[in-house]
Amino acid sequence: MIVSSWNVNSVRARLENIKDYLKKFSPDIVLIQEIKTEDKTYPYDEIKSLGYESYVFGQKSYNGVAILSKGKVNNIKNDIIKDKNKQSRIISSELNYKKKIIHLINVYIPNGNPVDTDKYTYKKNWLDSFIKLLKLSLKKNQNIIIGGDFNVIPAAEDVYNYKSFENDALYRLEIRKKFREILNLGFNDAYRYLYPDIEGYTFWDYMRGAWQKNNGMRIDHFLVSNSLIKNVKDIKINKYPRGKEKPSDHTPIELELI
DNA sequence: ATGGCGTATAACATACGA
Repeated sequence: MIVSSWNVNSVRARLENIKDYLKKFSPDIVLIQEIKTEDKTYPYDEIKSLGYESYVFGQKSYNGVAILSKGKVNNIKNDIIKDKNKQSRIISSELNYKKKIIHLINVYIPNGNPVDTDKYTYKKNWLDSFIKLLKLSLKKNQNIIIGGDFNVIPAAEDVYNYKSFENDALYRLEIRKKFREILNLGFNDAYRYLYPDIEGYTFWDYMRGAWQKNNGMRIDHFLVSNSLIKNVKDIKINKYPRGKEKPSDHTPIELELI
């Protein structure tokens, strides 16, 4: 089974690109972020015509997340975090898989820049709420997979020029420590678990020829709980959509479970 | 230090992203 995660940067602007991806690679589940639209303007039918049900937590203009699934998913929730700013950044589901129930969480963690503003405080608070939520969730069900746009560069080798990001909200030590705190609850950064030394960029800025120069960063992740790590067969960064016309600035990351 | 590009909006300039 393939579970994919992709920050699409507007589901409506990206619809043809998304459809092409679904047809070509046929992932079983896709977690999408930054859909930038409300539930009522989400293209349910277009996605349905390719065999995917959509579970949507939308928001006008900004943010917004959704789960696309070919098979059945249960217990969809979008209220598992108290978000002071009422932004649509998390949606969770349950999935029956090999006699286990997997709690699958899709996140779009705040960017946090600039660091001297409320946006940075919001990111830190959001991460603290998320950590609290995960502690509680683990008590109920150890089998958790979190996928999404974390807006966290975990380490120096995950960005093309780490020196220029030392005071950036994506790479600040304080933020990397919070990411580490999540891992320490009992999660594995699936990409690094399988590929300790291989570059794994998932985002390239639209500006300054970042894609052509490979000035990227690894900010989209799958975190897999210890109880499920043996079920991870592979993880791939699929660069095909980023190279197309009218691309998102992120590209999908695909987790293969056995 | 700035701006480069892309998306959205009761908009035609501004907010946001990373």
